[in-house]
Amino acid sequence: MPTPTLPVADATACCSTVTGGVLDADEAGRLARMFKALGDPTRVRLLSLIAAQPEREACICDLTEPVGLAQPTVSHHMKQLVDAGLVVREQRGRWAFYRVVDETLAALSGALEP
Amino acid sequence: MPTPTLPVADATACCSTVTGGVLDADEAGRLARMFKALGDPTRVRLLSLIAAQPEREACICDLTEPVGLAQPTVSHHMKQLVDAGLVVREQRGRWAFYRVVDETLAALSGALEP
DNA sequence: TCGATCTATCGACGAATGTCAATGGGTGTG
DNA sequence: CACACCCATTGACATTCGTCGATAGATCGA
Repeated sequence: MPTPTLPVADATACCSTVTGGVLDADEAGRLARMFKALGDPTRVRLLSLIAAQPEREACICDLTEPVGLAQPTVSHHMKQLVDAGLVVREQRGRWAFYRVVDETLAALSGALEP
Repeated sequence: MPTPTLPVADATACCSTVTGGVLDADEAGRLARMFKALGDPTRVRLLSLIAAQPEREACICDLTEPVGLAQPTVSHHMKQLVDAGLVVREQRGRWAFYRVVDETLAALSGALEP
């Protein structure tokens, strides 16, 4: 079977379920790192804002006003989401577009299923 | 009894998905509080340890040695999990037994499904 | 009643986090 | 080229967090 090459942070390959046996420190750490990125109301909001955009992508300028925070703060939060593998960043001209990584969400969702 | 911090309101009642429309501050806050409880490797590990016990429940004394932390620290983490609604506590004699709340996990899992 | 056991709380500490104003680095436009 | 625009980085600050030792509270057994 062909194994497609995937990003390092790929979540589809990393996660057993939380309730499906004792997790070793590595797996617990990977999961916790992703959940931590979701552990801030602003970042949860940002995710939902991006997903709700017409093309399911958004630039920083689309997000600053809705969350009511300064531009550097939004940029900082987006970096957290990127590092966690929850969104990807693509530079297009002057704008940085962000898209939700559905595979990561699905993997986290699966890790929580009993 | 003073009940220091309110548990997160019934997780089964917060049904919006993260990608299913813009979340208002309240919903984002509720979700973030629960995800934050999962945002620490030790707590993820604790959850999996409890779920892996023979009766799917554990006391602090069962958990201290596996995670390699001091008893007050484990107790502190368990409080976080209880406050987030991820775990329930039941006092039986000298022991405090903790059980994973499958409904909360299922609700969070559902909130992440695309 | 006394002592042992299990757990929660307190006080303290360094580390991490969320936020902003100011600044710097690219990118397109005049 | 010079300027406006979008974004990331830096430095600073107050707050929260994770951890521990010491201690207090509750429960059971002798």
